[in-house]
Amino acid sequence: MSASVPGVPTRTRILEAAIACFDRSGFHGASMGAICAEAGMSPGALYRYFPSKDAIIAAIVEADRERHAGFFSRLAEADDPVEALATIGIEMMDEMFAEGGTMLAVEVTAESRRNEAIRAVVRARADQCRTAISDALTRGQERGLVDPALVAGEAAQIIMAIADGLFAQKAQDPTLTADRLRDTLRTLLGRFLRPVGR
Amino acid sequence: MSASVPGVPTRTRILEAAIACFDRSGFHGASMGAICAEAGMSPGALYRYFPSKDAIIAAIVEADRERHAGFFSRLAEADDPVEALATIGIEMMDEMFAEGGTMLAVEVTAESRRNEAIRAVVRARADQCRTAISDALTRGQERGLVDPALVAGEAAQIIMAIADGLFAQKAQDPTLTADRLRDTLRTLLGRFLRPVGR
DNA sequence: CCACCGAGAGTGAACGTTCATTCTCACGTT
DNA sequence: AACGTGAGAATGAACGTTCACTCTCGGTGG
Repeated sequence: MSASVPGVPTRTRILEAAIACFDRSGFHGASMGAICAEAGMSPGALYRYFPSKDAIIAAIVEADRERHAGFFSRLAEADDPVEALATIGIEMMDEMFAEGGTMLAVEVTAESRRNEAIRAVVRARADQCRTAISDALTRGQERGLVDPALVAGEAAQIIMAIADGLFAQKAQDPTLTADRLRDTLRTLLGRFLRPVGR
Repeated sequence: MSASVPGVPTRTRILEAAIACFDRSGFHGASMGAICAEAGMSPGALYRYFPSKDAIIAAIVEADRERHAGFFSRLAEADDPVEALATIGIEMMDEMFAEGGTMLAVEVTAESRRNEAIRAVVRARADQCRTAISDALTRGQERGLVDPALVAGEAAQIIMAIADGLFAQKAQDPTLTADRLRDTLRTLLGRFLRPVGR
């Protein structure tokens, strides 16, 4: 129950409470009552800041999307896309494995299958990421750092699948740690993307 | 609404109806009423075959687990584990991408975070698959078909992540087809697993 | 200095709906 | 008559949401 801390705006407090509840019970399992209790306020007060439960979910997903986009913005400026991808990927994995970020990835994927608004946000994020990776790979191919035989768009898709897959694995087995996978992941990316002769 | 077909037992009819509803609305979004309507029967009749909604979910997940186990049983008898993994992986992807199998993978992952019974089944399946892949890789290493520098257990984990990730991608973008990914996936596995000198 | 005011944040009981589940009973077969 | 089967209305809990209201202050006229 996060009490009324002066510095934190009410809207943020609600979002944080909602994330905690969704993490515990999922989007549909968490009740507005539980979110209200977690935020330390009554339903009436909460509905002053968000018109509906769906609006809260949408706000959370949107914030998550922006955070993700931040990761990939660095890709455009990197000299070596393979090196940058590995570093960014490992950084993302570390962050997501540490806190409750895992739940969001899994829950959002499931929800995007039926919630129109969320599907739109997810689609936009996916396009954005895939384009960023694909462009970086193409540039890498021009400089001889990436195997020219690869189809950049499809390789990008697979790389995104690996990211999503790691979150799914973590969700299924919370004891999974990032340390054990770091090296193997780096090896995988290097061998997959580099020119075969090396 | 699947009517009463003589050949199909009632229990199976219920499970098929439930899968259709869950595919449409998710485990929590689909109501028992909807499942009854889809199966063409009343609640009273349905509850004669399953004691609860959770029991239906558990039965579906369990059946799915057995289907998965079938895929990996072939791995033990293969001469070349890399070749076998690629073939099995592509076969799995084709099947899952074709029908509504995608939803199950995603929904089950999300549900396993909070449903004790489902978590147990998921954990069992994951262990089973990882061991099968890991053993196959170890045998491949002994025969010089797999890079000896790889840690078999971690490589297996990453391979499973790729599979889960592909389902997540498909869930997020239903227009994604298996054809576009087949070759890239095969390339990825080969380069990841084979000894570097080739 | 103080009584009063208005505005906006917050309250929590109540509402209508939906859900999973149970109950009762009619029907067809033996 | 006795029994297994299924239909469908009934039940009670839980949900998201609303609404009439209270509380808290900073500002204002006297």
